[in-house]
Amino acid sequence: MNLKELSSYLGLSQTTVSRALNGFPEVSEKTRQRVIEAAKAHGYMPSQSARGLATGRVGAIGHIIPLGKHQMINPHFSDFMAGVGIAYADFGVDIVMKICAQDQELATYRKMVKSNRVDGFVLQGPLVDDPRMDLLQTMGVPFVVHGRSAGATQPYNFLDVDNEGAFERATQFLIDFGHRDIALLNGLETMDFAHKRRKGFLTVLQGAGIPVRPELMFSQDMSEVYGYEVATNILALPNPPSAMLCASKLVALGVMRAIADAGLVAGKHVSVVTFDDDFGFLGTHAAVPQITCLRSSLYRAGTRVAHMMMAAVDDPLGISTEIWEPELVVGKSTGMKL
Amino acid sequence: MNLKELSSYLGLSQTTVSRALNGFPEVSEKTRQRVIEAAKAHGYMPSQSARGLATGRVGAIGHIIPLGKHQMINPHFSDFMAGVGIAYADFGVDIVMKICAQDQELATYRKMVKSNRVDGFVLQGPLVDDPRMDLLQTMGVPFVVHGRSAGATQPYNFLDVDNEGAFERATQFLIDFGHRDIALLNGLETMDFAHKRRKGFLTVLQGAGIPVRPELMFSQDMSEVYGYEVATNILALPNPPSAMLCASKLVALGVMRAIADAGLVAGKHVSVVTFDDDFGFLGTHAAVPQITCLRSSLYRAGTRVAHMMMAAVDDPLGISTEIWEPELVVGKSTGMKL
DNA sequence: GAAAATATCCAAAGCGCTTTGGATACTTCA
DNA sequence: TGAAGTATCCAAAGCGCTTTGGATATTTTC
Repeated sequence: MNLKELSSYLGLSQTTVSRALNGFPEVSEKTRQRVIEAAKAHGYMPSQSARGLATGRVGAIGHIIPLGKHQMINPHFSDFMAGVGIAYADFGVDIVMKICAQDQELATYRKMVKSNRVDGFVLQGPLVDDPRMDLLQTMGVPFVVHGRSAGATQPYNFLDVDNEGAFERATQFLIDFGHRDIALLNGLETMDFAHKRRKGFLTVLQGAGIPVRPELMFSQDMSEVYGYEVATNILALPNPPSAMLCASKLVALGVMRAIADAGLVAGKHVSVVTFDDDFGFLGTHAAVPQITCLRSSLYRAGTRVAHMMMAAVDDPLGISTEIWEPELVVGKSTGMKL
Repeated sequence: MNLKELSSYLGLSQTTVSRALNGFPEVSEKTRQRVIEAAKAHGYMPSQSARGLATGRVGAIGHIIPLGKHQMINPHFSDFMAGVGIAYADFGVDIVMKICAQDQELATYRKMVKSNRVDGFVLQGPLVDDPRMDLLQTMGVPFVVHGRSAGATQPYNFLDVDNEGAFERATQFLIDFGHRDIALLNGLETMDFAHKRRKGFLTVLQGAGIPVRPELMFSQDMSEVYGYEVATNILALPNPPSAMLCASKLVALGVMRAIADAGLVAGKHVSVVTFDDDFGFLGTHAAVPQITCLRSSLYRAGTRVAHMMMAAVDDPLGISTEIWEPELVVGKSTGMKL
């Protein structure tokens, strides 16, 4: 059933039916109801291709996910995507997800814009200097960044958590417990968030007059094994850290495993604080969390970003930015230095 | 730059340019080259909406992900999606991902079909009786199932692993080590894969004349915490199991944590075997795996399903099915019963 | 060398929608 | 009561592509 058939069935013009369904005022309420009912009864839905061609808006947002050598999708995406997706549904918009090799990323953006696949993009995992933003800005395509990019020259839409402030607080929290030898298991510091976390960490250390120990600072892709291996190694040092600050729950889980393997107890022999994106899939969101963490919901971030995206499509000139403060949740993994 | 502009720039008709770019033979090789170069130079890409409208093929495959009360995307999806996405790229096709509330699932399929958003669907996580398959079959939309559905009445495209056989082997493997009290930490048994795994488990137990202990059989959403809690409980039983069979690496990780917490050693006091979808994100793919597992790559399954999907779109009548045998990888988590 | 076949190109229709620019009937107001 | 406004609807153009059904030039065949 298409518009033509529906309108001839109703004895109306296509114009009127289209307007009735799209809520234009030039249609009497009586006909509108008649049209809506007939549409529902016959299961009529406008062809998105046709509508896209006519309006220039295709009702889809692009999410491009580059795959590195590990060929995997970062699990931090999952919960975020869930939030985004649910929010899009309210707007009748859907996600066009494109997975590509890392070196094809910019080309993929270009292609999707040129072929008119999407009305805008959501950028995830921004780097300190991120070429995607320049590209999209020169192409004049609306986008919203989840995160921030320190190197950006022009204003742009973003939603970020206060990574720097969060790690300042976490570091201070550990110092207040008497810790001075604190390890940092950071994410890749080409990523803006990791860059900012390191900055926050160092600021507080220096403010407290604590010498920085570079051999306790790590920067890698965040995984459980990364946490396990690093923690195992540094616990075996002659002068091991008494506290560890992790960039992700995944890393922290590895750290906890290493601590247990070493016959130690977290919160007693070693304190652990982590940034927790609060993803659901580990099922770790307990009432009293095991691990002391800075917590911010990726799901909620997703829904918010989706709304910002819709606004950006409607008004490509308006810029909106938001910074969320993560919550510090004290768990059982932190305690006074022995 | 659109077709009209490009062709008038070249002094050719739209017909010729379109044919040149789409590889039709009615164009001289000389003009074809000229056209291709000009297209590249001007960054011309055909509008997908227009092409979709003209051809009826929109170059997109739908992946609908229902969100349960936990509001999360199953992490088992991630690696599979990565494989699918990379394979689609070769066909110039992309994923339209729709996230919806669980009770909206069928309606979402219907809408996407009616509005002509996609050329087909990939179904994940099929149930024993899955209404999606009936729906799509009556609507005449091509689809490929990752997994199988025991209750299906008509033939359909699928790629599955041999869940029943795999759990038969795993169970036998444990029995050969002298274990008789084996716990099953299964996934939700409304899911076809879990149903089949339970079946395999029971077949071998009964074949070996080992009485089934229902208090050692569990069926839940697979998460780390599920594994931890169940293992903690059953290890405290007066007559605890000497072996555990898990449906997912996530569950197994929880089990391992519980074993460690109980002061026991996996592979010595308790044996653990798990189904391992070999997802990259945990970084657990070590040369010598910690945990004995039945392994099958979700990523490779994804690429294969993508190819089957493309074939299904090209030939909606041809049916293809594939069943993969997972590999049994012996790790350090299994040993003779003490 | 004329007829038939082939190679190469083009004009125009059509995909299903939105939207512009009226047309028609019905009210309202002085 | 006639003019002006308002409510309601419609015909047709246009979005950018593919594809049908020729047209024209170039070879091939007899």
